[in-house]
Amino acid sequence: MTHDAYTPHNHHHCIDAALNNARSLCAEQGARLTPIRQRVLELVWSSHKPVGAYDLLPTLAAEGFNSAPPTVYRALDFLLGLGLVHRISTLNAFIGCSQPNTDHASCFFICRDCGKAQELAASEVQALTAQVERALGVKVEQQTTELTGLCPACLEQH
Amino acid sequence: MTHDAYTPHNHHHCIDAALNNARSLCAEQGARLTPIRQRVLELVWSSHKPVGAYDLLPTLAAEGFNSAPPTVYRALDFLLGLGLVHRISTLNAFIGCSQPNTDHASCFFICRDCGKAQELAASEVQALTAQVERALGVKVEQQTTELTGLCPACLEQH
DNA sequence: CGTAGAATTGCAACATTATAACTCAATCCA
DNA sequence: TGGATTGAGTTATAATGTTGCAATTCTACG
Repeated sequence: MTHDAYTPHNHHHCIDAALNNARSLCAEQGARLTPIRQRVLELVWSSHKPVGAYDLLPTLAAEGFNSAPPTVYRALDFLLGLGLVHRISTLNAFIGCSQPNTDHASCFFICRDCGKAQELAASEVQALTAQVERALGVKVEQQTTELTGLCPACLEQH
Repeated sequence: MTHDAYTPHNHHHCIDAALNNARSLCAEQGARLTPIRQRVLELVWSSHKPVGAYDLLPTLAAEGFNSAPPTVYRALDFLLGLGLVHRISTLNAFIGCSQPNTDHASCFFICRDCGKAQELAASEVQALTAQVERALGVKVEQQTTELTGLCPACLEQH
């Protein structure tokens, strides 16, 4: 990773990278990145902040897309299925996945002040999974972790 | 911990322990464990499965309590505030806290087959927090972790 | 080509989860 | 006692997410 959500950067690169990821993943899987799906992905990636499904509707409507809830939820479900976005359950919101080719864990740190979220590296969460499997004798299939607190920039301002 | 959610046990002990915890915590904090709050806590503890707020309404109604949504949400908010229950965001549900006197992390393993949830020990999650704080330079204030998979009993049946 | 089957989208209604606003009653405490 | 605070009742509504079905578009195959 060349930067994280809390480091200033040219955000167009993030969007471009996400779209390229999506295109190659869809090609690989024979899935169709239709206009509405691509646009939803772009909108989700328009910031590093989790975005609610209903927040997308006005923009889609203004751009001439159908904007009923099922439309946006179907696009999000499609992107979730490919691992291109994650759902942040504690916020009922969605965010782009920065590591769509690796595991399916959905692990984020979310700044409570600026709202930006940063996906955690796999190495940071695998140890927990392994330890829980050992301690409880269970098989972990899916991991959701949502840490909240203050990011470096917001820490400075306090 | 003498047992976990996946080990057969006399569940009355769990409920009794939860109520005792609640009573002493309320006494300590000068908070009032009113009938409806106590009943909601009992109902949440009636199994080791996360329970939805709306699932509680019929039972409360049958017992003569007011059963409009605000009533149950207020009771749950009270219990959440004292750390006596946790919210499972991925399920929009609530579950009793087995360690109300320690930290405020809300970390669970949830069996996708039988639905029972087991709170994780603090030691199992603190390492992740520490590692994220180091890696990102952030300050973690709150942790939510929801692992899904198969518990020991359900593993055997597959 | 052209058509059958599959995938996608449009659309309307509805389900679920949670909160707001205002009132009245109970409790606390000086 | 009496004023302040907290809790509960009530109604309405907001926010989030889903179902079901018809219409359309795409794709693959003969």
